[in-house]
This record gives sequence, structure tokens and C-alpha cells, in this order.
Amino acid sequence: MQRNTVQKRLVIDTLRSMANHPSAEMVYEAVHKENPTISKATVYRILKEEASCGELLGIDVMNDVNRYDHRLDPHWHIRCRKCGKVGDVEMLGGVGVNDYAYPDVWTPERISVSFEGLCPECSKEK
Amino acid sequence: MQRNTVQKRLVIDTLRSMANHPSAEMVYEAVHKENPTISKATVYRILKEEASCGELLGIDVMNDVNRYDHRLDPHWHIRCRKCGKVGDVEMLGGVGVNDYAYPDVWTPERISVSFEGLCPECSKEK
DNA sequence: CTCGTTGCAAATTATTTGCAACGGT
DNA sequence: ACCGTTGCAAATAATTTGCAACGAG
Repeated sequence: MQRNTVQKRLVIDTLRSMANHPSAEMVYEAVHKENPTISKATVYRILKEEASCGELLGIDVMNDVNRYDHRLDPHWHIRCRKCGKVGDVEMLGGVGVNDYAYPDVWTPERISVSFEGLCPECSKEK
Repeated sequence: MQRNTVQKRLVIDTLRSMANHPSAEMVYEAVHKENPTISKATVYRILKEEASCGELLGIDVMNDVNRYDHRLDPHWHIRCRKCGKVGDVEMLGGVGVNDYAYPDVWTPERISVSFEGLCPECSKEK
């Protein structure tokens, strides 16, 4: 049965306080400031674990490392192709798994939508 | 200006003959059978290069290595969560970049949709 | 002849794993 | 005390890069 450790609480609370869709590395750095003895492997382990049990959200941005999100409600992400910043994208219609045609008899379970583009700052520069 | 080498032709032709959405590694193995002296770095380089100039398609499957596709027309991909096989998904509606709401003044340029589920074989096993 | 391209090996990046010590319950 | 969890360092996996030799135009 799952145990309640200081490391686990710190990683989860830290992620919840970050609004910038951090990578595991970024969470590690933030956590490390609070508690310099916590190891990188532990941070990776906790993030992966908690994402798979739904305690937090692991997100999937094109051509990038895995990132994590404090928001748990349905929404997608856009990544700036210049600076790599990630922003939230809201779903307007309810486009889902049934709006596509699958090969043969595959069973679709999960859909992921991601975007690439330019963030406000990088659009300004020409 | 871009040159026409044996390696380049072989990599492109090999990919075009593969219908299974191969990873760079898989293309390398196939190419290597034809020409054992071609190096892995060259295969990676050519695939990346040709994908970025649109000669072939680089695809993005959730939680997986990059893969390449001989089809160039718009369609998405589904990956089996058990065996890793990848299949084509056809777009039914024309869901695109305008069907979502972006933060602030981001400029979306590219949308990518991917799926995870079970392939026919793996759905059979319980 | 020039300069894009290749092969090789070494470097990088992101992440995972083995294992003994640690510490919740 | 039991066994999930941690820290550390080493291992993996996927991909990239430096560089000297090669070869297409």
C-alpha cells in the first residue's frame, strides 16, 4: 500500500504550485531548492507514479520531453516552436474518440491533441 | 544545394516500401540489409532532413520514439498500448486548428492528434 | 575543386534501474 | 518487523555531433 513520504508531498505540492507545465527536470530543480537532498530519480519516480494513478497529469507535447500539469480537467497544450514555452488550449467542440475512423477492429481508448505555433513574445519578433 | 546520394535514395525508397510506420531504428535495419556499410547516423540524418522538407512524413505517437510514414496525405495514428503497433486513423470531420481556443495571442500553426488503444490481436487476449 | 555528405565513435539528453539503507504504518 | 521508498551511481535508449575522408555537381 502506498506510503505518505515527505518527498512525495513535496513533489506533488511543488508541481501544484507551478503553472508553467514543467518537465520532470524543472520540477526537480524547484524541489531541490526546498530540499537539496532529494534525488532526481525520486522526482522522476514520483511524477510518473502519480501521473499514472491520476493524482496529477502527464502531458504530451509534440517533439518535446514529457511534461506535467497541475490542471486535471480536459484541455490540450500548445508549444512555441521558437522558445519552447507551453500554453493551455481549451477544447471548444467536444471532439473525441468517435470523430475519427479507425483501421480494422482497433479499440481506441485515449486521444491526445497537441499544437505547435508561436507564443505572444516570439510572434512579435520577425 | 542538396545532393543526390546513394544513401539518400536508399533511405527514402526503403521508407516508401514500408507500410508499418517504422522508427528510425527500423528503417536503419531495413536499409542495412541492402547496404551494410551505411551508418545509423546517416539514416537518422536523412530521415530528419527529408521529413523537415516534406519529402516524407515524421509522425508523433504518444509516448513513443519518433516514427516515419510513407503516406503524405492528412491522417493520424493510433498506437497499441500492449504491443506498440501503429495504425492509420482517418479524419472524418475536418477538425482543425480553429476548433480550439488558444491562450492570449498565441498563433497556432500545426495540430497533431494521436491515439492510444488496442490493436485487433491484443484486444482478443483478455 | 568545392562544399554538402558520410562513417565512425564519442557525446548528449532524458529517463530508468539495481541495490543497500531508510523509515512509514 | 515488514516492505514500500529513497539516494546514489551506473545503465539504457534514442538521437546528435565533431571531424576527417569522400564524392556529387
